[in-house]
Amino acid sequence: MANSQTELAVLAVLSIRPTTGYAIRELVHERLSAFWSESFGQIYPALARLREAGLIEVTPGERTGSALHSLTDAGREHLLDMLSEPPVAARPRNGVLLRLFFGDLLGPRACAALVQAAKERSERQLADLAAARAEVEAERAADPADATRTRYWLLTIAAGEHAARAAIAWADEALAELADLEAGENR
Amino acid sequence: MANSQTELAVLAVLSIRPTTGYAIRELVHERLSAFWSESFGQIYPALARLREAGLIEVTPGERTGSALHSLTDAGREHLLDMLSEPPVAARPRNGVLLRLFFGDLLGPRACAALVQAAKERSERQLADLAAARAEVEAERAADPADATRTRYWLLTIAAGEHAARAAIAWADEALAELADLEAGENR
DNA sequence: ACTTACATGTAACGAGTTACATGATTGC
DNA sequence: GCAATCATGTAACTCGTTACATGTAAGT
Repeated sequence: MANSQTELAVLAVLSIRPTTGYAIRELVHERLSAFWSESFGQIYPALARLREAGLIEVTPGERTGSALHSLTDAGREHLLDMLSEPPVAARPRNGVLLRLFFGDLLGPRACAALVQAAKERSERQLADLAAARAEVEAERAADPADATRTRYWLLTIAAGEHAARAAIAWADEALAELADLEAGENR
Repeated sequence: MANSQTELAVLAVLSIRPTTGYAIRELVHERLSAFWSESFGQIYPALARLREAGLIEVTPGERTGSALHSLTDAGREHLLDMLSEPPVAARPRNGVLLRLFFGDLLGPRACAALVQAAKERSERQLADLAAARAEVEAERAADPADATRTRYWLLTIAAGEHAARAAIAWADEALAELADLEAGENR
């Protein structure tokens, strides 16, 4: 118990500061969405299990009555243990590439539309990451005590940027090749 | 029914040529592993459902008695319908980036080890893709009738190569930054 | 007063993995 | 004859999503 990926993520978020379940999901959505996701349906049961296991404790918030979850000493230790375990590889499932592999069934036009849509998603991703980068840098300027933490955050943003730029470069190549395939068909 | 991602993949593989469940999994492992995965526990139930729905039919193999699954007309049509639906986005879950985001908990040395390991995985991936590329090109030379199909296959290989190279470039940047963080700690 | 955001939970379902059980075929 | 590979399937389990149900707090 207290072993899942969700529990790892929840403990990690609580290491920043005690918060509500709702705010955990907020942070995951706003800061980690490029490489992580959680739903309420996972977070609340995870919080219950973690509390059960003595890894977190709950105190009612000062002004609001909402439940603030914070790490216990055991929780902090368990978090370090989990972080030290090798990351579990996500099972790959890329619907765009699956369709492209069987591309002669759909034909070059439909494939080009898929690739174009993927390219646009990556461009949006890149813009989002630029905004996130600006936010994090502003935060660093505002609170220099967080400087170390924000350097790690920027590493994850850079990873997203590299990936998005690669996806865009590939998409351009693929669109050229697909145009060529279509020209060949109509010859 | 006959709606899952697995069923799509199974139908798509059967569009190449009729085969056994075992061989479907082989092909997914050898050709699609960079962007797709299936397990026996999914494939056989999926085949049963597809047969039930009249989308595939089973004939005993000529020499071996093993079950050869082939698309029916309805199956071919359903496959085209499924391919035309927008791809479902995979939920992101990158354990390396999660650990890096909370990198000050692990410290720069442990983070560097994670990044280094990720880099090596990408390098292996790149080598595998180069091998796959050679194989596909050999196949194209051997059977020119497959030329169109292999061009689509090469598109998916190129996608993997772009992604892997981006991951390696990022890893090098990240390792430099982590070395700097470590130097800062020991100052 | 009303709407929007904050907040907590549960239940039903779907998807996928792993481990197990079983047996045929083929190469040595 | 024996090992490895090919082949098929099931059952238990884990993980995660979605939809639902419910209520509070804050802004306008």
